[in-house]
Amino acid sequence: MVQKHEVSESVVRRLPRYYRLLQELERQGQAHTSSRELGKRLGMTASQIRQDLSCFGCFGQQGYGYSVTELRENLERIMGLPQLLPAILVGAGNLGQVVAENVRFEQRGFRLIGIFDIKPELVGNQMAGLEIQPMEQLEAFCAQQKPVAAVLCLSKEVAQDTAEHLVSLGIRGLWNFSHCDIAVEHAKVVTMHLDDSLMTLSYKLHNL
Amino acid sequence: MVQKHEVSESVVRRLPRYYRLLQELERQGQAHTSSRELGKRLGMTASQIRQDLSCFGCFGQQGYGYSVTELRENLERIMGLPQLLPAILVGAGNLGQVVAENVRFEQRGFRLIGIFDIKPELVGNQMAGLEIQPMEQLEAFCAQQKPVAAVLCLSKEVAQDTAEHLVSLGIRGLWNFSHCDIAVEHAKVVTMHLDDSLMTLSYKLHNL
DNA sequence: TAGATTGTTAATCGATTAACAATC
DNA sequence: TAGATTGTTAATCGATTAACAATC
Repeated sequence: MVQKHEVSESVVRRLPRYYRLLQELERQGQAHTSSRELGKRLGMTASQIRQDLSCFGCFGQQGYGYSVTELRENLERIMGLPQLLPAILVGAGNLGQVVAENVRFEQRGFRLIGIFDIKPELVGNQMAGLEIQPMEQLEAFCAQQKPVAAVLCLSKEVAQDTAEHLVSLGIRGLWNFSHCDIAVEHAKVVTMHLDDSLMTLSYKLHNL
Repeated sequence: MVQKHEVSESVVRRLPRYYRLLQELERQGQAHTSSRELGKRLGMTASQIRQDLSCFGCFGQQGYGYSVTELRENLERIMGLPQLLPAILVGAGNLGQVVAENVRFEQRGFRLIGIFDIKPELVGNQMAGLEIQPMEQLEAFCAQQKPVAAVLCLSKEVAQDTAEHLVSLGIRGLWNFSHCDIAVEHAKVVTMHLDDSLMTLSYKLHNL
């Protein structure tokens, strides 16, 4: 079965959690599982897990449950992880460096192929096995290497403009670490809002 | 009006967005606004904004709208930002360093008062104006300084155990950067799931 | 005053949960 | 076979949107 309708954002956000749990079960050598067990481990209903998975196909067997490895592989395929999409990182400051060197891009569906920064003093430095390039080379690089995603580690002042520029160069996905929202046409944006996240923690601590 | 019912997670997650927009309008010198304008700027319905705000009180005037400054101040108060909660950071590696030095804790309701790491070679180094302390001092420090929140920048192997330990020392809020879920009783956890976020971007790029 | 906009109630929509026939 | 568990349909629940009286 192929997706009938658009899969809801709520479902998409749960896929990585399922995937991580399946990986863990697999590491522990468990061969099969059930929606009941998965639900218990994740603190959600078995029903929701079956409902979510059914957006993408039939991966289980009645009376038996799911093969851990098979379901893990299916989730991997559903999220597109086996095909590594070429990505660049823009903004090689402290934050950019940590992201470049600590995120396991190749396990998450991407390959980091270029790093760019506007500061001349950073250009030429090595980072995550790549040489930081000046922004002037961005256009030629994109034309040649055709990256489809970009990690944005910029100040909020330049994030929106840079994002638009990147989209005009063919970028179709933005992973945004800048402290602002970004709105662009013809591209998907996923924002890591550190500030917002911390404020929700503050709210929760004041409203226990 | 005080909160009648528990405010839903969806509403809580939107508060920081409202707050950021109000700050921006204020910086631009705009004196008042309306749910219609806010909705337009944020890509949501005016109705939702009024509904959300009404969880916390009546901040507008019929026929006029909202005072930008007043509403910003109210959101600040609702999220508890004016009262800085003492917080510590555990795990002073690359990630911990970037978080300590780049996050504006004091504008987000917290004051970073201690940094801890298990590695002897990091202990004694300065970070974000604080000296990194050994884990052995954690207990005494908590007893004395009574931090209520902790930023976790640990490997997923030790994150859960450390979290439980911190809660036993009085920590009531965890901002979790470890690459795993954390489940603890008697504390609120807000997790920054970089990996999950990147995988959802992969999914979206494969399902345009 | 007339126009605008609130806060709130009612209607709609979508997501979660429960139930169950199919079947391994 | 009997017990277990799926995938799916139906019921419930909650969140979003629309409508509107109140009123600045």
